[in-house]
Amino acid sequence: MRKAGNRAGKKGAAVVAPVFAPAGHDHSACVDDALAAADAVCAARGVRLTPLRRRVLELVWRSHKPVGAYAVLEALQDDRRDAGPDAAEAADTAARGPVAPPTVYRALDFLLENGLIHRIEMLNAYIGCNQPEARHSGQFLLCGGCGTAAELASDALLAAIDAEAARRGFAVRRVMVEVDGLCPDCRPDGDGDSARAGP
Amino acid sequence: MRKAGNRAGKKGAAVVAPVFAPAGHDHSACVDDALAAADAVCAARGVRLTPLRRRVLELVWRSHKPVGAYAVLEALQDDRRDAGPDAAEAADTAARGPVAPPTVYRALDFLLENGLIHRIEMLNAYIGCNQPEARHSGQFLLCGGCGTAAELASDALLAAIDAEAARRGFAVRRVMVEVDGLCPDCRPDGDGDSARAGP
DNA sequence: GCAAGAATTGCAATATTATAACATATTGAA
DNA sequence: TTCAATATGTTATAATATTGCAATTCTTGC
Repeated sequence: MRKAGNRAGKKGAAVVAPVFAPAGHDHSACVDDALAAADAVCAARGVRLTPLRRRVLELVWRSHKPVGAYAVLEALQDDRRDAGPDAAEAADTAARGPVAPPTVYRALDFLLENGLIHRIEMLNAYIGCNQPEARHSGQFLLCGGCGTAAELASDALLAAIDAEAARRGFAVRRVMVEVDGLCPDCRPDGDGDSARAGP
Repeated sequence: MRKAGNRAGKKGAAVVAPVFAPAGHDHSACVDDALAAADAVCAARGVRLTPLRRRVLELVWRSHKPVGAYAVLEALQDDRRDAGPDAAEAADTAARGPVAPPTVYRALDFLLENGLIHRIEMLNAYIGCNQPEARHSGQFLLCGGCGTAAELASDALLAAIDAEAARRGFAVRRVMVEVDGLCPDCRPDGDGDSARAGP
């Protein structure tokens, strides 16, 4: 509790294990789809998914694990280093020079505001959103073993929250549900049951 | 998003507004009850609620607003300053000398482990727990206007989470639900309905 | 095309939150 | 009492995030 555990192993690691989801999972396609969806969403909304923002989104999507802001920062710095010190070769991605935290946080803020990523509060980290089209609440199962995250979309859950909020006259703006635990691959007893520690 | 907004106005401010709960609320009794409950719980479990830990718990309970670790730190420092430089008068509370962050974080960790407080992840802050006897999930309505927090205990909510976790073979360890919004006193339209921004 | 204004990014400094590592003191039990 | 365990003190530093201002780039209306 308190560590993203994602020191972003330099660049190029594109293949990632499935999100404790049923079958195999083509992650590079998954990322491509997410980027294409983001392009569409931003175009439709008239906001600008600049090369920098797009690159940050891609870095966040790289895995199904929440990624810390400083891991993104390092990845961006690698981008520029690899492009060579002479600005000429610098990728589309961005300009030359070192990258500072505000650059990353601003890009993340943009992506958050447009629902393209979620922030995982328990980990101070960020993860790509599955349904950027529809604004929705963030609901995540977070595996403490391997660090992967699975996004939920439970209407029952949301309904329960709305009911409680209504009872108290509370106007909901943002809902965040984070469940720490162990995914099927990481739990000692590999069966399909879910056991809880407390009530 | 990203500020506890609780700069703990020095010491002695004991009276606090109700938690967007029905009627008036005797907060000093509320704090006393919480401390008594904590004494009982710790005694029953055979763990030590030392003067320092108890004081930190009291400081966290002072309001129904989440309190940051560094606000607690400052309050502890005030305790010691006010007790006079000569250690003789130092309250039960603790020893002499300045207070450093680890002191506070260790006390908070103890209180968290024993379910006496909750950590509000969205605010990097801590708040007293209503039912320390039974270990349970954290569910909070957080008002962005006045900063107060209301703890929920919705079984439907927990059931929905358990159902999703079970479907995916995920073993739940800790559940955290945080709902940002506006309490009845802070929302522009004062009626009792709860409206949501998105789905 | 081109200037004005808005949006985006660069950049330096700093704020806020949290932990590591090791020393000292206090407590409870043999 | 003395040992071992637990709790606290102390120093330093790590990790996360923001402020404020300068420079650049993009868009829009002309």
